Amino acid sequence: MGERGYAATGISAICEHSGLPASSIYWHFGSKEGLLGAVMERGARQWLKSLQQSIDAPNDSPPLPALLQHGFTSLKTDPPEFLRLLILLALERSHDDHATLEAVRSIREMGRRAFENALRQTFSNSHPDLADDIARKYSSSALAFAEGCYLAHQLDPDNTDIGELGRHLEFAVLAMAHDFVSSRT
Amino acid sequence: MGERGYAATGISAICEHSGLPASSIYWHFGSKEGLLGAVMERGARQWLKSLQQSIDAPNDSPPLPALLQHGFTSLKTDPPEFLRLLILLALERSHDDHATLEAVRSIREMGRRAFENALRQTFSNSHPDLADDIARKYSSSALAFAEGCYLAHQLDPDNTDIGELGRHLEFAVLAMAHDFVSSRT
Amino acid sequence: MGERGYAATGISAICEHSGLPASSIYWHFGSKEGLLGAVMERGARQWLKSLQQSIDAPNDSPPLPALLQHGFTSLKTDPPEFLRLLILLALERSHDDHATLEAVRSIREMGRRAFENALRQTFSNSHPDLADDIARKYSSSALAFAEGCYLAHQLDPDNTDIGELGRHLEFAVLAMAHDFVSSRT
Amino acid sequence: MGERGYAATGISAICEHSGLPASSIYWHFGSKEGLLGAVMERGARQWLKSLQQSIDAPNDSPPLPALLQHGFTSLKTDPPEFLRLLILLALERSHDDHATLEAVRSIREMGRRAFENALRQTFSNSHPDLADDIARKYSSSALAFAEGCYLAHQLDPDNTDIGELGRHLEFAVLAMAHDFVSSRT
DNA sequence: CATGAATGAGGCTTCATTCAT
DNA sequence: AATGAATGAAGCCTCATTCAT
Repeated sequence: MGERGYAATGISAICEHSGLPASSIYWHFGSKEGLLGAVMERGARQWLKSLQQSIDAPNDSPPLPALLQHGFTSLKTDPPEFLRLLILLALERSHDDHATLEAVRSIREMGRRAFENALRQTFSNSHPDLADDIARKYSSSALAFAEGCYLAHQLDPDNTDIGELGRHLEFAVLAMAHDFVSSRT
Repeated sequence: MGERGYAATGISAICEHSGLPASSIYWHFGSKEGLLGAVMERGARQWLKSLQQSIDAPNDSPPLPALLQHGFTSLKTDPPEFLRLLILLALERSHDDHATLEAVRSIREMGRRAFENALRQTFSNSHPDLADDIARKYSSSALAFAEGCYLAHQLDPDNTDIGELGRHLEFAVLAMAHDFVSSRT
Repeated sequence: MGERGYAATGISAICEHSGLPASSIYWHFGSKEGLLGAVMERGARQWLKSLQQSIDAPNDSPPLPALLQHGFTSLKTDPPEFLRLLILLALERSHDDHATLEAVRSIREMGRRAFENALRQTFSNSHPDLADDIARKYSSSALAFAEGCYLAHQLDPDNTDIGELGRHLEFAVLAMAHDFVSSRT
Repeated sequence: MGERGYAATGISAICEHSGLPASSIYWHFGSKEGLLGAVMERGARQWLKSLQQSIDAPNDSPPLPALLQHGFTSLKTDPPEFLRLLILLALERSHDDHATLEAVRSIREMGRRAFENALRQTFSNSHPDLADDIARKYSSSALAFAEGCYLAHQLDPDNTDIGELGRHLEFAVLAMAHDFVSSRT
């Protein structure tokens, strides 16, 4: 489903890949949507866990570069198929899929908060009074830009230099934050 | 197709919306993929043309803000359904076809070139010797960030301030460019 | 139609081969069946004419060998696609195709008469009183055997020695005739 | 399929005759061609088996007459629809498939071998040294003639005396064989 | 006489799902 | 917990045919 989209992935294809007959899949998951839900839940749990681990890990580098480096590196080593599926589902508006949209929103919010924390920590020492404002103000844009980098990597992997995108993203976010600092000083 | 994805959009649904019988659609487009190709080409041509026109038009604002303003405004007034389709197709990896991927690549290249031109014009007066380098170096990132803004708008329209994203994007790109200028001076 | 059968030959295929649009074909022949009728009529006329010519031609060899030689040679040099179509149509019992069955019957009758004449001429000198009986008695079997040779040639051209089949057929028919003569003498 | 030809026989027609829904047929046979293959194989196996049984059965008449008698009788009592299908398929040259042609060839080879065996047994006592040569030399022609008889019966049942054709065929084959014996003695 | 466009009916096949075992 | 068999609905597409130009 992560490779072809929900509609284009037939139960029979899943059977061929898993070796199980369709009836077994239905015994386990109840329906095609049930299977999707299970896959999504497992994918989300795994991905978020790995993300949290790497964030919690003791880290020498500054928070924002650390976050970006981890995120962008994982795109190459352990591509989160789950993310692809999530975006696909959100874009495939089956116009009645409240649950999926809610999941997308909450996961994006987690991502945004990761940027928020990274930004706050980055400026908590140098500008303790502005750190909160900076974090709140630019986290959404940072997330959006990061998603753009991910998307570019998906759309045209051969012509996308994901490393440079990451460096540009880091510089851009910090530049915006510094500009904010200047404007308030 | 732009709303539900390629696979999930049946010919019969298209017939109901268009009022034409399926056989007429097949006479015109040959196949479901043919229809997709035609839709993509027309959508891309129209959107890019309108974008170009608004940039070429006698304009008070500088090129990059003009490009961003028009692009991001059109997301609200005349949402380019074809863009969503483009992303969906690229993520739906049923591409034994290869033609679709090629279309995606060429359309993205057009978008990148729009940013390249805007950047070059922006710096052609102040730094004629660096304008080309700037345009080449940052156009890809600018495109990627812009796609991220679009994606954010698609994934969670209610919590996405597209106007602010645009302003941040403009600032970010210019900041990177100015940094490049400083490093070369 | 002679290659694929009536049902398997679409109007569109005929259009591609002829370069004409379907509507032109309908202007000329009225319907798919009309086209079939025209093709059959022309094919029958041509094939029968060529057969008649070769029979009428002054001929040194005895009548039966001459008939067989001409018929079997034409299978290789000028394969009567028309015959294929005729047999196909007769076997494809569209269960309401009186005209086709009638055509088959009349053409087979012509073939049988060719054998009848050849046999009569063969024995008209040596056994003038029995020639008619021989001709009448064995012409049907001769035709059936000959059709079998044709069919074998169609079913498995590579493993079918059409020349030998012809020689065997000639011998077989003459052997039956001679046996008949013996039994009456 | 045996009545109308492969292309003219729709899956829906088969459904009506069998009472099964189309999807069940596809579960069993995979495709229309798969169904064809199964039908052909079963038809051929049954018919040839019954033929072989009646030949192997303790039999008063000599082998060749037994073969012919049983074969030609079965044309009337238990008409082998699969034979008509076989011929139709061979004449319908849609054979990019190649598998069908191979089936045709192997089934004809079985038939030829039946004649070969019958001929060998017929002459194994009287001319043990020539029986093999005779069997090899005339089996193909015997098969071809027999097919012609079958075809004649199909094309024009009313005017075809299948019994007489069988007697003539038997005499013809034996006459050729005896001629061969004479020439070698 | 030619042609581009159109169309309802039906083509073969796959879909997601169920059920008895 | 597994599986072979079954099925109505729907999938994409081609059919033979018509008609205005």
